[in-house]
Amino acid sequence: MQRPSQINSPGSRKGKPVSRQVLADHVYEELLESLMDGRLEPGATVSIDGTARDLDVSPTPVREALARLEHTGMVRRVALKGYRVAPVFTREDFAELMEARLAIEPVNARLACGRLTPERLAQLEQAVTDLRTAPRGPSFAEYRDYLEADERFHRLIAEQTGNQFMVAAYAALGGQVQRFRLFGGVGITDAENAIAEHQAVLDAMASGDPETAAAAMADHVRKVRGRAIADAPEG
Amino acid sequence: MQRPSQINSPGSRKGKPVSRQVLADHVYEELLESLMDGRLEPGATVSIDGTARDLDVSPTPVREALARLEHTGMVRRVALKGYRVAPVFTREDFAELMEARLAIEPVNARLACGRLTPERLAQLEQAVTDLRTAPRGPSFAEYRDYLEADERFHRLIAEQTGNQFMVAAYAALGGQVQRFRLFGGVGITDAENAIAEHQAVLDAMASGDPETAAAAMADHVRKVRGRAIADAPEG
DNA sequence: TGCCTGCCAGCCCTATAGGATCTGAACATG
DNA sequence: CATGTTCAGATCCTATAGGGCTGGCAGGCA
Repeated sequence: MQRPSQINSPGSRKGKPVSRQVLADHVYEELLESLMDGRLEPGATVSIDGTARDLDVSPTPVREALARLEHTGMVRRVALKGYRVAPVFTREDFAELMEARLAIEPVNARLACGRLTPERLAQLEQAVTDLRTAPRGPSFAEYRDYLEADERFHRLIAEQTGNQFMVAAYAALGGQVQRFRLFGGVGITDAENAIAEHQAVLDAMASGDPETAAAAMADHVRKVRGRAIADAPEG
Repeated sequence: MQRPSQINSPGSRKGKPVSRQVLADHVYEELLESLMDGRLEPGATVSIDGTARDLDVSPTPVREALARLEHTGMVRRVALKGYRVAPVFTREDFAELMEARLAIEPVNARLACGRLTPERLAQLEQAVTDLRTAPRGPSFAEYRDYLEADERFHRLIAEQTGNQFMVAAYAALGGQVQRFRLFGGVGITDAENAIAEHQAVLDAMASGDPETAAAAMADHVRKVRGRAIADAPEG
């Protein structure tokens, strides 16, 4: 999840020149929010020229932003036909994602366990604290901080392995993690349980036993899967 | 690794209009070959305008091709500074890659084991056959078929899991797998052993026991690691 | 000799224009 | 009424031009 170094207030009027930064970053954020909130329905085409007109920029930065979004799986590109919003997660997609997380994240926890520095530990604790304090509303703008803290916790563990490829493998999943929140329209409903599980993972890693840390992470992922399936309205 | 549906002969002279396809695909292939052969040294800057002049196209398709290459890890982008060729593999990078493969590929073999169809089995056998017959020269053009068959074998197993995220996780590594061949300038020196190990993995999967298949895959990855470290000229 | 300053070429980034292609509807014809 | 054709609009794709910034180099000064 790449973010620009600075975001100026949304809702700004047209013609107002955006801050001196790469416009593609701005377009990326704008499209991401539209996708997360469901304003862009699955299957709808995302016109390059049309988006450029809406955001009052030229097609060039829109093209670059869409090229990045394609690698998150949120949009798909067909040559000479344009971009379309990818279909929503099904129950099967979600099960596959959890299966993959079960294969990768406990390994990350185990590898990271032996490399815990006080600095890194503090960052993990900060992430859990942010989880507790983040607002939880129905729109992406309201729960994005929560999601960001959640994602940051798991990514920090991946980075703590010191293995760039485990980070890359996790990132291949992480971009998709955000999407499943949408697949039933439910917001953040499992915050209390999830926070406790994150704390348990953190405690296990701090204790220094790799196997316990791996088990705690596996337990967390399984419980997330269980709760999400219970919450989902239908297939 | 996305490829255009058709590739016309490389080495074509300037001015020759490329086939009716998206130019970005062509630029992507051209840059990939330059990277794999080492014509673009690690750390060198890849100028957008300069590349456009060399290939006789405008900067726009070059920009899109580089955006795709960035996600393979071969080039890195710094905002407002341009693209640079990613640094070459060190011995530590290689160890990390093998550690990650050990975490992911045995799981793939286990998951794929229960879903073997005769058609898929035939594709795997074909990959091993191609490994035996592929030429093995020092330049990328000569050993690319060997590498392609190797990569195809492992990718087929990942796809056979039926889990799109395990495929994505493997792809996060797979794009890098090819590069490590470059890190000492050594060509294909372990073909006979590697072919036998691939055959062992295939046999284990055909027998239907998931744990045996996972063990065979883990054994293969470990032995690849051992041979490569023995071959490497230095750190 | 060493250091600072102004100039200049190159590059990234964005905007704009034009050609090529696809889609969809109106229209003519059997 | 069904079907093939034409035409207009939208869209993608590429090329070209210009603004703003960075980095190197020559020349002047202590």
